[in-house]
Amino acid sequence: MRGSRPALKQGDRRSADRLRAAGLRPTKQRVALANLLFKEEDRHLTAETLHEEAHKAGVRVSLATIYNTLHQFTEAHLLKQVAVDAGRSYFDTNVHEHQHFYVEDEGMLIDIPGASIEVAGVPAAPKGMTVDRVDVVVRLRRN
Amino acid sequence: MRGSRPALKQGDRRSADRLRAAGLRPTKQRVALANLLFKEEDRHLTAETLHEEAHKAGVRVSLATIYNTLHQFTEAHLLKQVAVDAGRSYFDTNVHEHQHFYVEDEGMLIDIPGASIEVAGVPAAPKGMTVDRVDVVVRLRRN
DNA sequence: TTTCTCTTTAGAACGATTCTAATTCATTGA
DNA sequence: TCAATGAATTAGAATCGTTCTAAAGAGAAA
Repeated sequence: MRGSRPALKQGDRRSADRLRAAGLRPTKQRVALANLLFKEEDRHLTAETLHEEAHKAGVRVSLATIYNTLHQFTEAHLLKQVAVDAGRSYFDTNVHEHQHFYVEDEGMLIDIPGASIEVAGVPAAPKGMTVDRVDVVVRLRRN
Repeated sequence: MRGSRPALKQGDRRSADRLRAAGLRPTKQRVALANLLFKEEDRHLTAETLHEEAHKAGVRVSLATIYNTLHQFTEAHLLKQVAVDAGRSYFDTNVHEHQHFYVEDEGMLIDIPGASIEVAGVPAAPKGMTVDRVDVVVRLRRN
């Protein structure tokens, strides 16, 4: 055997490339978190759920790093932050234009495909301001 | 003089009536807070700003009561809760259908009149769910 | 390697909110 | 008018999500 360094897994390489392309150093933690975050498309996570997921996957990351990473990924446009609930932040792995259903009682977010919703009649932004984005949240309750 | 009880001010009477109509006991604190909240139309407040405002007005109310009152008023449809920022809750005295501009950096909410914005193409709610409301937030940044 | 800088970390600190248990108040009926 | 009763208020502790701090660790380049 040629030393005990574990072989890089394919996912790791892809995540590392993605991070480098985004201008982020592919550290062990960031790669591991990227693997988890982007293993499927269109995921909605909070810091807490990601932390748990990492723990279950045997990845040891501090909560501080979870927060740092979520924010760095958001700045790098690998994630999008969604504000639906005063109390906790959701992060969405789908960075394309789209909107959400939100089930308040369960804290569950569901994607609405980008093309479906059309918002008309948005007034011009007040003087000195620019529209950053238009968020639509369709709030649901269970029958 | 007929005793030292202070005369009811007109605003107090109107607030008390409004509270009774909403099924809430018109206590001293609730009347005082209603006076502040509804002295003008279309206000956006957080627990903290209302607490300060009460303090400045010489009304002594605990923060716990501020929170209780805001939630009770919201349940009674005297207020509407607006979720634009994970971190703090805004309460809107305009309970009619309308949407908001939100200036992230300043934490400032601005009403968009109810009639201006039109949202089309909202998909049917998933099975077993009902649409509660559709919130549109136009996020602004200063140039 | 060594060096330099960036990253990660544990734990403290923080801000918003909720909880708790004791006190005070509003309402009702005698 | 008063006492009784249930509701509302309160201070302060507790909790929750998040950010900060300062120290230790790790990646990159020479």
